[in-house]
Amino acid sequence: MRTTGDTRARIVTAATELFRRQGYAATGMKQIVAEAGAPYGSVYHFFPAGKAELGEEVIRVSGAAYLRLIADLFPEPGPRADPALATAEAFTAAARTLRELDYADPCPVATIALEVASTDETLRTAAAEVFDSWIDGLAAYYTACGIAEPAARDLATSVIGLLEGAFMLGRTSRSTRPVLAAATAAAAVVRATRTSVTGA
Amino acid sequence: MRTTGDTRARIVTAATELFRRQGYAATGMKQIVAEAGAPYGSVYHFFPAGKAELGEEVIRVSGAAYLRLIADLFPEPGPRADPALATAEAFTAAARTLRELDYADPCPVATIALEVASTDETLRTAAAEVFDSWIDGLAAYYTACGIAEPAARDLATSVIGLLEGAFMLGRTSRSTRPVLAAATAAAAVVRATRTSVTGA
DNA sequence: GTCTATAAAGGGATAGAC
DNA sequence: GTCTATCCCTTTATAGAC
Repeated sequence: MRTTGDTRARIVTAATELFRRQGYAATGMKQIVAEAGAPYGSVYHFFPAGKAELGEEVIRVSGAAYLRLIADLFPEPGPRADPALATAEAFTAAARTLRELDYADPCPVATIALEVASTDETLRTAAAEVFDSWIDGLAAYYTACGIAEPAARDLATSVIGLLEGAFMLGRTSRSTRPVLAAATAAAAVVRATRTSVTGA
Repeated sequence: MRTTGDTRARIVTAATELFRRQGYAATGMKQIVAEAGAPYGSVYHFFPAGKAELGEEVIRVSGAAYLRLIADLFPEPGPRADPALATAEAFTAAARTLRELDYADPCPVATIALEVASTDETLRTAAAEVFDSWIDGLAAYYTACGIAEPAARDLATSVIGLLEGAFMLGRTSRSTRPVLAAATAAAAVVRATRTSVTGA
């Protein structure tokens, strides 16, 4: 059993939670190692390039975890699947999560993405690839439901965007209502896209 | 002519632009006064409570400016107004703005809102009131188009959320496509709400 | 590979001359 | 009311003992 892996993982976990709650710039390396219960030097041992390298790791690890979550929420659809209903249910589940987290950021990438979009190309690109992977995953689901490209990808983009925006409004107002309103709206967009593409 | 007002206004303007580009935590007071061409002491003369007081002023001033922008984009509708079309056009205009700003943050409140939502109640509340004012303004427009409350407010909430989320994806990917996809989606939500409420 | 001490820079805030 | 100098603290990052 190597203890090395534990320390590194604890640092990434602590950084993820702090970045979610406080953002990237407001979170210090010392706070991260304190939260992780690790000595200060460890963070530079595992991330020699410093905070930016740790930030990129956080974005990629969280992004992969959320991709798995999307895959769970939108499983391979059967022939009579209702993508609008599945989408609405994912949003109502997200609203529950938001409340359970006491309105801490349910998306670990959103705050960092806005903070660094104009100032750090490496982190911006990492965040862009993560968002893209989510959109790809969701678009594949809609395609499997019979919605052809490129409509499926635009639909997936709008649904992810709507979720991120609803999280922003929900966190700020400390209310689940924006996310619940978005559930209805997202379902309407899915239905409209389906109608216009399949003519059903 | 008082020169006092100029200095204060320049500080607020500089802070607004820096917060948009770099976020709240990453922007220093010294950088703000340098950008404003003001002496360091001025910022504490006009904002004795320091950075948080300045941040609140930025949120409120920007919020009011954007409320006027919404009022311009969604003028008092005539009897044959098409709210879905007007909404889609507002999004395509927003996409143009995003590109013209070279993907700097078109929304001066979004980044700060996410950064402080869980850490500064005063700033969170200010951001919440700003978002609320935008939703109120847009809901009033949809109401004037014949969509009854509370559907109009939920619709306005979803449209604002969709715009904010699309900005996030657009900034991160340095592309207008998420905002253009959101234009189509927003129009679909407006149409669906109208149909379900008015039965038209 | 773990951990501590410290460097070098920049942060917010303040005092006080003018 | 303008402006400068400085305080004190925290930041990121590094050096080097263990």
